[in-house]
Amino acid sequence: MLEPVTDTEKTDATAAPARALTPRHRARTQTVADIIRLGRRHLALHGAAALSLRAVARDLGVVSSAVYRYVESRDELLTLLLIDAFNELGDEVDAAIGAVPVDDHAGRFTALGRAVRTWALREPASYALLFGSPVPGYNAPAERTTVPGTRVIVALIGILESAFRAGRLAVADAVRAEIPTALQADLDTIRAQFGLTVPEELAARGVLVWSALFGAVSFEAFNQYGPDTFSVPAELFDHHLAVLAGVAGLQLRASRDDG
Amino acid sequence: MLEPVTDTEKTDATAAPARALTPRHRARTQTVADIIRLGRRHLALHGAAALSLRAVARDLGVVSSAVYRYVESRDELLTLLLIDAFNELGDEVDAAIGAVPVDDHAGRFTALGRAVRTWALREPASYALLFGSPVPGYNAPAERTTVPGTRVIVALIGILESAFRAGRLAVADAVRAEIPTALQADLDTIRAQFGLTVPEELAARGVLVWSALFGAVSFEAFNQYGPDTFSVPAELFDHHLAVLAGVAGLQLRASRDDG
DNA sequence: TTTGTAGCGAGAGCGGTGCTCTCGCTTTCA
DNA sequence: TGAAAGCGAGAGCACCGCTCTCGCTACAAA
Repeated sequence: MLEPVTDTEKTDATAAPARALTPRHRARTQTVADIIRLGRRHLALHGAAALSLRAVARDLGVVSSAVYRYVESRDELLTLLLIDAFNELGDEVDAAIGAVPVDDHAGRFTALGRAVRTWALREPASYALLFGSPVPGYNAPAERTTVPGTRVIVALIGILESAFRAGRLAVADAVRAEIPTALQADLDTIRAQFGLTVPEELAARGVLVWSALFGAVSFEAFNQYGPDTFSVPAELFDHHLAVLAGVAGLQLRASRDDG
Repeated sequence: MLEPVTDTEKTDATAAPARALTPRHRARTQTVADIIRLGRRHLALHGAAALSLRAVARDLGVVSSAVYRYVESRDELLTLLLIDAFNELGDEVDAAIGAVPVDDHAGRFTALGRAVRTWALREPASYALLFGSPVPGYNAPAERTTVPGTRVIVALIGILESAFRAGRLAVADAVRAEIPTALQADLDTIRAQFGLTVPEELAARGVLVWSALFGAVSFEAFNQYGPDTFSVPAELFDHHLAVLAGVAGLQLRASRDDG
């Protein structure tokens, strides 16, 4: 069928060389890019469920059936936007983390959390697409979305693991909890998968902090707090981040935070 | 996906126990109840975005325009289902809390969390409707949804306040965080609104625990952990609950937990 | 240079959706 | 008893995703 983005496969099918793309090829990728761009705009303006392929076609100045030359279906377009959004979020998180010294683990954690929140509030429809209720009847193809979809948690794991290896990650005694056998086994699997040295207790904390972070962001992005409950929501979020850093076991002393 | 949900006849919940109603009135409320019941089934089976008024009409054995005699619009039906779901969740949470002694605050907190999770995993479409990405173009009328929509947080506040008054709520020093001025004012407003005596620090913790709880539930309900990551997800969730109880400041010693 | 083909856009069309309006019929109520 | 209100059916509008066919055009192999 149609494979809009992977040009390697198409050139392989006809001729081996990966050099000079034909003008038609170039026009095709450009059209796909335009469709994604217009789709992003519709997503941001009217939400995911209102994303209409016909409307994108109208904006593109083309009849609706024409866009099916480039995008297999509406779900395919949704997948493209999903990957696009995942990568944008991942890029911004990586950039935010990169702006903080590697040894300031708490600072990096704060930067990660703030970056997620900032992006979510700037692109609420995209955030809803990624972390809200799944669109019914649509399941994202795992082979294309898992890699970009795991960039935030991979970054978070990197921070926590790095802090642990630097001796700056320790569980607070006040909030210790038991870890039953099955959970221990699951956590061991994860630790092996990522080559982690953090003990199970801290790994479990990391999972909690991960979900709690997105819970806090979702509450803001989805307006769950109710209208006008917090005059400066960023302050509440920063407080949550500070507490969550403690929950994760991060030592806060080195994080001299500038406004 | 899920096994077909057994019909839970909750028609009596909407019937008003007034005196001599005309047969037409009785038939009307019965029809509305049927529409809600069929809407619930469609919601559970196919999700919120696939909820079609025409499909409900077909199931009702009636032409599509006829249901507009009873339900103003599709959004109106969505609102009815929203309130219905909020109340069902609230009922189950209240029942779960009520089964635990009043002085076992940590036990009540655990019961609340487990009740939310159980309901969310049993009714994922309803949970998505309440706590997932908002349906685009649809805003729930606040005057009809705020009261049932706040039952869980009200119950949580009740538990924490009761624990504080019993001297069994104290913030753990290890994870203390600053509370800036604006946030302090917002929290004071909330405390006055609910007649709370808990200090700001604990109130802020309560908000965090609230959003973190729903973050953990959402991660499971929306499958954010990825497939087959945790063999016994309930163990992970219980661990999170235990940590969150500590974060909230609940003293865990009295919570001798039975299976 | 010629020619077959692959890609393309337009258009018609299918079945679905939310929603509106009109038309008769029936129940209710003054 | 008669007016009014409620009701279901049906037609219809504009939109949706998606399919199919029809010519046209650019390209690449012969």
